[in-house]
Amino acid sequence: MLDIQLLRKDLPAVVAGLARRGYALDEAGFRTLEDERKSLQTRTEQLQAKRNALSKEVGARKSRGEDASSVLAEVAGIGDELKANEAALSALQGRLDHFLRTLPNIPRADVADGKSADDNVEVRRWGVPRAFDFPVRDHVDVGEGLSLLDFETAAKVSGARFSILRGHLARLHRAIAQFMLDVHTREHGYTEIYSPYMVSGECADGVSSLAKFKDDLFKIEGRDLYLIPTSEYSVTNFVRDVILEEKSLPLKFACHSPCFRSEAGSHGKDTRGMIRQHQFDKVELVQIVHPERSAEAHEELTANAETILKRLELPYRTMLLCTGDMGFASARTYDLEVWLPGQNAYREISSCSNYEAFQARRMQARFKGGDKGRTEPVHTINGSGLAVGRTLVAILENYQQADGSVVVPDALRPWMGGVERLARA
RNA sequence: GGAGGGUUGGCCGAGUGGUUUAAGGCACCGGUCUUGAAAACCGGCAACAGGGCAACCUGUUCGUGAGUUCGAAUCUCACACCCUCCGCCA
Repeated sequence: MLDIQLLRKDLPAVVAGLARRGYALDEAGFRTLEDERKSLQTRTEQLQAKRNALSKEVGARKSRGEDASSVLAEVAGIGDELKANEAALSALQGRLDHFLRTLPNIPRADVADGKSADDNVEVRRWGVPRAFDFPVRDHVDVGEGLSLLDFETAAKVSGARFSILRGHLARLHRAIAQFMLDVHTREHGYTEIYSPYMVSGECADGVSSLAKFKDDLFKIEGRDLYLIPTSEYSVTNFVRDVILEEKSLPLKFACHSPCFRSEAGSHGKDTRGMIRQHQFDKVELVQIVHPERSAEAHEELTANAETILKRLELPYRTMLLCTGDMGFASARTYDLEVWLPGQNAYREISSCSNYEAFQARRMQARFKGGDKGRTEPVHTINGSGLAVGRTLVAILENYQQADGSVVVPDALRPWMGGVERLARA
C-alpha cells in the first residue's frame, strides 16, 4: 500500500511513478473521493465534538444535582445527522482504502522502464554452461529414465502439475532443502523457521492484494484460509500489527515450506515436467529491516541466494526486472535465472524483491525510531533461496551423464549419505 | 464434541454508566546526584486519522462487529481468538 500522504501531497508524482509500470491511476476518481472525505470528516468530527461536550455537561449537571433537560434537548437534535454522517464517512473511507490497496508499488528510480521480460537488464552472469558430447536430455527424460521421477502416478493421484519423486531422487530433493537451510542459518545469519502452510485472508492481503490475486491461491473450502504460495505469506506476517524496537532490526528468517499455486493464468505454459507445479518446495529468505538499510539488505539477500547456485556450481545470471515485469508489491526485483541445458535457456529459480514500506503499511508493521521516537513502517525484503524443485531440475539437467546417470554435486554429498550418483537400480 | 475462564497501551495490570483526560508498575527517554555506573529522586512517554507554518486543537481506538444510552472499557447480542478441565485423536 502506498502512503496516502504522498497521494495527497504529490499526486502527479504517484501517477508518473505508476505509469512507469503501465498502471493508470484514476486521478480524477481519487480527487473526488478525497474531497468528499475531507468535508465529510470535518463535519462528522465537529458533530462528535459537540456531542461529547454536551454529554459531559449532562454528567457535570447531574453530579451537582442540577436539571439537565435543556442540554439533553440540545444534544438530541444532533443524533440523526451525526449517525448519517458517520455511516457515510465510514463507507467512503472503505472505498478509499479499497482504492489504495489496489494500487501497485512504485518502482525505484534505478529500475529500467519496460513492458515485459524482454526489457529486463542482465546485471551479472556466473559460470559457463557445460559442453555436452552426447545428446542432452531434459529433466523429465533424465528422471523418468532412472525411474525416479513419476508424473503418471502423480496424475492419477492428484491430476496435472504434480510430480512424485522416488528413492535417491526424493532424497536429493530433501538434501537440497537441508543444504540451503544450513548455509543460510549457519553462514548468513538467518533464523530457521517452521510456520503454517495456511494463512488468513487478512495476512494474504498483507503481502499482496487478495482482491486481485485470489484466483492464484488455493482456498480452504468454507474457511478464511489460503494455502501459501510461498512461506513469505506466513513469515512476513510475523510482524503484522507489531511495533518493533529499532535495535531489534534486522530480523532475518529462513523457512523451508511447500508452496501451492493454482497457476490459473498459465494454462498451456510449462506443461512438461517439474518447472511449473501446483505444489513445490522452497527455502524462503525474509528480512525485516530499517528503511535506511533496505537497499543494502536487498543486495545482501540476493547475494545469499546466489551463494547457493555457486556452491552447486550451476551457471546462472542475475536479472534486474524492468518496471513492467515486477510483481504488484515490489519496488525493485532481481530474478536469478539458472541455466537449463534441456531448454537451452536460463530460467527463473529465485526472485528477490525489495518491497520497501509497501507490505509493512498493509500489515501495520512498524518500528520505533531512535531520536524522534516516532513510529514508521519497516521495510520488507524477501527472496527464494532457492526454489527446491527447480534446483532439482537444474541438477538433473546440468549433472546428467552419457549413461543416463546423474552425478550428485559435491556440495550436497554431506546430506546424501554416501550416494554420489543417481543411477538405474 | 461438552463445560468453564479470559482478551485493556511496547509489556504487566487496575478499572461494572458521567472529574478515566484509562490508575499503578515495568521497560524506554531526559535530568539531578556520581570519577563512571548502579541505586535513589524529578520529569517525559499509546497508536491511528484529520486540521494548523507552529505551539497546539479535534476525532477514533480497551479482541472484532452490531445494539442500548445524552454519554459505554463498563450494559445487551453475535462472532473471532486464547487458556483450563473432560471426551476423542496423530
